[in-house]
Amino acid sequence: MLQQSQAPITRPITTAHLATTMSLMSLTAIELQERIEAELASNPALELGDRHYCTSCGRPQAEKGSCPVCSRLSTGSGEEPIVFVSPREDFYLPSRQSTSNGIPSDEIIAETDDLPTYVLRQIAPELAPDDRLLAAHLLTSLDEDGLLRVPLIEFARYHHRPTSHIEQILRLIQRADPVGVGSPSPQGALLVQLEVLGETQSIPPMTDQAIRQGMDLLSRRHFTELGKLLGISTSRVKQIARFISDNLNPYPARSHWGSVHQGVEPAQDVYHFPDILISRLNDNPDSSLVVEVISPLAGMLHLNSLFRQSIHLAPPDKVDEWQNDLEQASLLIKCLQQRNHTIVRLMQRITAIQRHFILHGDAFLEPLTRASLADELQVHESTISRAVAGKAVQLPNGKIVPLSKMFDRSLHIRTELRQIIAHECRPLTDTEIAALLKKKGHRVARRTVAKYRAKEGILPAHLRQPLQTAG
DNA sequence: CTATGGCACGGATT
DNA sequence: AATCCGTGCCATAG
Repeated sequence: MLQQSQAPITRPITTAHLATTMSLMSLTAIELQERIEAELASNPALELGDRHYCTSCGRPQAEKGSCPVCSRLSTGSGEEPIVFVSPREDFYLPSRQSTSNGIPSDEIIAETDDLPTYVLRQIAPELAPDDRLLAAHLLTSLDEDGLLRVPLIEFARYHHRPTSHIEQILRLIQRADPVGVGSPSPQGALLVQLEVLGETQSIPPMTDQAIRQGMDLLSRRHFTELGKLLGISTSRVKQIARFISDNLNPYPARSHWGSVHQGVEPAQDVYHFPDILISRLNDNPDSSLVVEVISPLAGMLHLNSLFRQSIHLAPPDKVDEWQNDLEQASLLIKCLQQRNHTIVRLMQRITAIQRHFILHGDAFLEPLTRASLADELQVHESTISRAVAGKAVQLPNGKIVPLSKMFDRSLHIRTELRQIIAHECRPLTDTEIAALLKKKGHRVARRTVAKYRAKEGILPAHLRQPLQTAG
């Protein structure tokens, strides 16, 4: 309501308008940047203006005027989140690392102890300064398991380097201390570890093939089937599985693989660069949340006024084309604004509703559906779907999670489940867990408990506290 | 016999 | 219209 009257954006919606907005809506920050750059390259009516900076904090801004963060510094508390479009492009790097010469030398790195810096310290000597920045980029994109689930092509595009170059660096990373870090999947991590291990000790035959061809069977412990696939006996397979769980770790960032883990396909939860950053304005418990909707080049796009003025000078056969370029350009700008505006409104609601989740973690996730938000915001459900799909948000604690996590219907139950199992004295069966959950007010079937366990990577009861191991 | 995973169906969600 | 998720039934492993 507010926004409709104040926004210069609302005008009779044409089908082109609608189509463009829709297509922009589903793009991630990086895709958006590519899209805009392509348009800039092909459309002379579009012009890239100067970037605006906040005069007090220096933060790049989408609009001239006082920075939304600075202007709230004094009053920055309460439930109301500060949501705005931010054109910053250094979002993928911890701010400390962005010096002009790439990654600063070891003194600075040595300060912290997190995984990225730990690995970087090991491999930095072997890298050219430029490559250190790239390596840092790769390392900061690891997920919590130490896997790199971002397609390499994204880095290649971003740094304008061939993928082979990225692979070369990645290879160094993978062979550094938590061996296998930076692999694209648990499977990849195992293979790297196997390779490194093989250089110093002997490994059971067929282990490599078992991992390559039968990873999912392996993780589901379907040893008989796997044996058939590989043409070896079940006991051999068990031997291999034993070797793997003793010596290898599919999640390099975790210390040991206590859980033989989710049978789900790898492809689904790909981590992207964050499209949205959420941080706290200050350290007060009731601090406002600062939400930056990343939109590359926001506020820098204009219609090229020279082009516009000279349209009447166009050669007769080009008039239509030039006119078209102008319309195209103005359409893009308007739709971009509309897209960002919608996402801002969306995030405003989401961060208000999920404030506790954002600050305090999974257990505090509120049940939330896209449909209800669509209703509140007076937009089509599909708009919300598109706006949420494929995007990632960086939480105040630095974790990057898919935006769709905010809509997870079962997460809070799954965290309950994890707690129950963490506190159990004796392995509880699924049926018992279901009963416990019911007491806590979560009505779920026994079968569903099993699914949740799988999703959380928790072993079945009889394998959790094994009194003895077979084999 | 019990606990669990696979498969498949139906309802909800996107 | 397509997809995801919870659930019931049945086969299988221990």
